[in-house]
Amino acid sequence: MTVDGARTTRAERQAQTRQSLIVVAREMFLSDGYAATSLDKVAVRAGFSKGAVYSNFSGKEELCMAVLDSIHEEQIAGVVDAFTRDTDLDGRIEAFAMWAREGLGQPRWTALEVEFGAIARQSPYVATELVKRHREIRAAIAQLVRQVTTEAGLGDVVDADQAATTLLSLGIGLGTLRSLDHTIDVGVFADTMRALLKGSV
Amino acid sequence: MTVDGARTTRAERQAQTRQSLIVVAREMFLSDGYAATSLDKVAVRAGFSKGAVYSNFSGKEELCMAVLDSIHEEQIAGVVDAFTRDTDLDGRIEAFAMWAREGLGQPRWTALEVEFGAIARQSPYVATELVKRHREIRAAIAQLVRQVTTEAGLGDVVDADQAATTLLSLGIGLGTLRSLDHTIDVGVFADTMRALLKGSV
DNA sequence: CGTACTCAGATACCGATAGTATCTGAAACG
DNA sequence: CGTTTCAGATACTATCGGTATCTGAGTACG
Repeated sequence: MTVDGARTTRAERQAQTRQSLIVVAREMFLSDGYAATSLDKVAVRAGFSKGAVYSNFSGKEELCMAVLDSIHEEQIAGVVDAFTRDTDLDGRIEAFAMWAREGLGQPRWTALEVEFGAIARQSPYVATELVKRHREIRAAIAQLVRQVTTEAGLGDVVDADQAATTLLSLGIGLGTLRSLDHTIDVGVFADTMRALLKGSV
Repeated sequence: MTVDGARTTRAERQAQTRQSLIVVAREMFLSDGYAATSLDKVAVRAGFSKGAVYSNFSGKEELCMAVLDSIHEEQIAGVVDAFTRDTDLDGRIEAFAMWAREGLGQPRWTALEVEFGAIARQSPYVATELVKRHREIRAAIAQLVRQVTTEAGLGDVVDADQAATTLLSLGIGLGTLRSLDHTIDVGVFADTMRALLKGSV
């Protein structure tokens, strides 16, 4: 066992290595895509050899999963922030729309998300882990929708879970299209959200 | 030059080879994904060698593009059929919803679409070709929306182009999620479409 | 302290696969 | 019937994910 009082240099340094790899991998996965990013390049650009990758992750899939986790963390924080900054419905929708505009404007992450999602067909590990995370994200969105609609006095006119599914799907779809075609109008996201939250569905 | 009167056996046989490769590649791309499908296996399963692939296509990307074209053809035909079977708005929406339910229920093609889309970042060829096709599809959807809304006397309450972008994005997003998580409720597609077509946006 | 052990990371290797270069034999053509 | 052409086969290369093995600095313990 490690002496708890002293600096656990060994473990510390490994954690740092792992973090460096995640940071570099995140940059490369986002800019080049999953398939086009080789573990060797990631390792070298982080100042290590491929052995370091396999010493910290079971393989490319787990590394990418860690990268996605770090992205999701920021992404969810951004959404929550957008919703809590204002307190009235229209202000919240506007803030969320702006967040969506930023996020979907440079939608590298949705592209990575869906490219990696394709791997789930071959890998049960990726499949289960990805489904787990998607459900968490959908639940978080549904919770926000529920909060916003009740606070705005809309009662349960809106099915929060359905709204969450719609918003997440629309975000992924728009991001995917947008990553290919920059002329795609991201404004439809806010419009659809407005239509969903203001009822009539 | 070939003698036009006689059977141009040479060209005929090549066209047949090309078609066989597309059919087999389509099956394999849809069931295993783009990356997990090797050109060698495609060629062998079609009764040829890899040389036949490179003799008929510039490479894996062009082969997949041909596969996507064959899919798009069927897909568009399905949508048009769903819209023209009925003539009143609700019937059309219902028919379209049913088509969406079938298409998105087994959404292998959306997964292939987005996985292949990720390659566009590395390949200008894929990028331009894919954007071209997406715009055609969006235009086709917009045209249908326009037709339906005017025939239903809704005038230009709905922006057909925006509606097309929303529907296509939602379809891609739902298909992507659904291919990972079978519990995703595809019904939201029809709901959103109804909300879009009946105005209030 | 100093010796034995552990393990993060390096090195060397393997199998698969996209792509290239070259070859071949049958069909097309004069 | 001899020549040319070209669809498809064969052989080879480069790259990459993954595995097996090694090594040396850091840790535990007498």
